[in-house]
Amino acid sequence: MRQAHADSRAPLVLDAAARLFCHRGYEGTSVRDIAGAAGMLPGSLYCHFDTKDDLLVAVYLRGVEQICTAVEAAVQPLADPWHRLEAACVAHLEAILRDDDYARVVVRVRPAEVPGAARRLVAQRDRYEALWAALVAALPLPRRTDRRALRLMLLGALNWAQNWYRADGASSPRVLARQFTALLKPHRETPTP
Amino acid sequence: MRQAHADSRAPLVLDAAARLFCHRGYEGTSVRDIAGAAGMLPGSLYCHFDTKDDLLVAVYLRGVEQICTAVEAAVQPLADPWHRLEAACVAHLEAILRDDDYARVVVRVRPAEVPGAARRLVAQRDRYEALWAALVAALPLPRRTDRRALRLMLLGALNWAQNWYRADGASSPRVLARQFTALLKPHRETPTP
Amino acid sequence: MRQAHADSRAPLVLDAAARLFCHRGYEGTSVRDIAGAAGMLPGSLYCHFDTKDDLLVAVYLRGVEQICTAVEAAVQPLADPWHRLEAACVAHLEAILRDDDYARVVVRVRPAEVPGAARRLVAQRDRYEALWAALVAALPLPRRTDRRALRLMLLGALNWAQNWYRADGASSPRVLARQFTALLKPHRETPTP
Amino acid sequence: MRQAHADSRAPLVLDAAARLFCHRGYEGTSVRDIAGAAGMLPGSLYCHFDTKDDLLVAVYLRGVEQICTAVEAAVQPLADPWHRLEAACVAHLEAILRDDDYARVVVRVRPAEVPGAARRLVAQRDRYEALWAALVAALPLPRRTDRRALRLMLLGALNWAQNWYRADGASSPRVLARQFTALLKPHRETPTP
DNA sequence: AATGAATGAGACTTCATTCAT
DNA sequence: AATGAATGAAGTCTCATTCAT
Repeated sequence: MRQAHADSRAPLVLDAAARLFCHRGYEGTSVRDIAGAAGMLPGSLYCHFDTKDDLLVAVYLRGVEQICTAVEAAVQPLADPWHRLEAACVAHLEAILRDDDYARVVVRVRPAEVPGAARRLVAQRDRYEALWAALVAALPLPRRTDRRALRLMLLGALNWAQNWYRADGASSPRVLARQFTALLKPHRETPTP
Repeated sequence: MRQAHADSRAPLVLDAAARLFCHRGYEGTSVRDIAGAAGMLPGSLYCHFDTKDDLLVAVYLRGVEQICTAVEAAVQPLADPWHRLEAACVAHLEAILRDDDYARVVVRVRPAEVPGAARRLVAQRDRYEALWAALVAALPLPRRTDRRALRLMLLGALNWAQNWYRADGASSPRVLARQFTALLKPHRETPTP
Repeated sequence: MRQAHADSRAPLVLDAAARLFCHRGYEGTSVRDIAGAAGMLPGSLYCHFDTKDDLLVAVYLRGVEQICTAVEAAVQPLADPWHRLEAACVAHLEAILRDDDYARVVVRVRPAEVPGAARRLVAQRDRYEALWAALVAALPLPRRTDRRALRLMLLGALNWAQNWYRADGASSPRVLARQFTALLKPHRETPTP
Repeated sequence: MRQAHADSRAPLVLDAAARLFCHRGYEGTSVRDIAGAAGMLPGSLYCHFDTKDDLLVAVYLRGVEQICTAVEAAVQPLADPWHRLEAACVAHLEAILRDDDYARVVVRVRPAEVPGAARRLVAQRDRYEALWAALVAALPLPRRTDRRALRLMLLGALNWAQNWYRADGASSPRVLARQFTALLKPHRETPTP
């Protein structure tokens, strides 16, 4: 017995879009490309999505969902705030550097690049950043440390890694996360002149 | 005696390209747009540049030159390594956030986005990063601190600021630079539990 | 005993098509639009009509029927040929300007615009014009008046009203009909120089 | 010596557009069709016109100009108001039925059909109607004749002729004009019952 | 009777680039 | 150095229609 319509090819389209947006960017990917990768004709895409913009929003939405889930799962079993922060960095980096085309799109595609979708993309992104604000708020830090600056610095550093990271390089996401969080800890060893 | 071609409009074209690449990105800017902004017709651009890629390379090259100059000038009068690092951050942020369309292009346009120019762009970018490697090498840091990670973290955080910085916001480039470098200093005050 | 298919949604489709053809024209209306307005999906239309052309023919057919009925009903109680003509004009104008989406389509859509249906549309239209030929034939007119010219002139003037008539304007269909027929009567008052 | 750029093919494009708009309507004519008829590729049209709408406006504008010129030239040598009206009808009919693709477009294409150009088209059309208002104003007519109704009736009848006129038919534009104006004259012979 | 997905053609328009003038 | 016209490919999207379910 066949499953009725459970074999929709919409997820296939979404996967293809995520893969291409992630590798070539939004403007560098044509609707033709996506359709081709999903094994359909360009016009057929529009059975599933009204617009190329909407397709991006759908990818982005799922990207944010997945990266949120990954970070929350990584953090949940841990109690120490610095351990939690480091675990979040590991999860974030693994998602945006290796595992997950959807998550990679979230970091790769600038909302401003897609005027028709910018508002929706930013709303998603904000949702994710709230999660980091909470992680940073829990850190024991010297008085007057600017926690917002710390969050922006760390997330910026992590996201920018997409621009230079090579899978074959020395440092894995795990190592990188440890290095970055270590650099932010207040208690570091005294330098030797 | 006048220079030959002193009235060339090539610089005009370059300025227009820098402004547009910086505001709309490479793919978001058409040759028509650039020509229009420079007061010419599209075909006329090709008197000065062979391809759109070459135009980008020229902008990028000058962008790297200008940001190098700005950073070196900011650093030169100072002796203390941390002061020098902070001054470099100020100069970098001012260039890529406010002053300089050319420098902003260097951060905004991903080399991989322009296959025909990627190699040349990366070569320029590497030239600039060497400058930062020297600044970081001079810092007094605890043994076993990974200086490459520090450099990547700091530069990533600075560059990513282009994605969230608003000129009307609370923190100026100067404040931001101080905050970021402070967060990386080993000797910070003990947190209060 | 109920009619079979008493709950058919075909009339709904026809109404939707009439409304849209009348407001946006034949080429300006898509099968999707009609289906949407009838609360179905595009494919479902084809349960009731073989092609878009056929749908137009059905609308057109009913439009001619309704306008014929309206004109005949208006004329029937009257005996005087000029009164009958004026009553016919009122009925015609009310149908094509206000009341009746079906009738409006008859005037709005040019047969030549729809090659696959042109022959059938013209046949319907001719049926209606015969009615007017009879009305004009009954008029007491000077010898050698060209009655065909009179019919073409009057019907043309009436139909063209669709292009300029606004419901909120000064002249109602009733007033307009009186004015147009008055202008055609031979016995008019002598002008004052 | 060759003429510099005097051999632009823009007029060719305009002619092709006028011919096709006139025969197939605005929506029934594709940019491809026009380009093909002008011996170019579709994209090349955009050297001369920004949009399909603009192309229509250009055709329409020239159509109104030509029909104005034709009517004014026909009327100018005559003094008697009824003779002038009849001559205007002849000129109008000849333009919209036979001679002039541009003028035919003015009658054939409904402004409302082309939202992006509607305002401009109506403005042109109004310009032409003012000319007829003047012709009608000069007629010696019975008191209380509604001159606006007369103008609308006559012009409507003339324009609608496009829907039924066949060149091979009995009545030429000249004959038709005589018949229509005669039907509107107040002094007609008494009918014989 | 209706659905939802898909088709294949074709819509308007923009693009980087070329070239005779 | 600059123009203006043209190219040819490609862009996103809409269309009427089909068909298995």
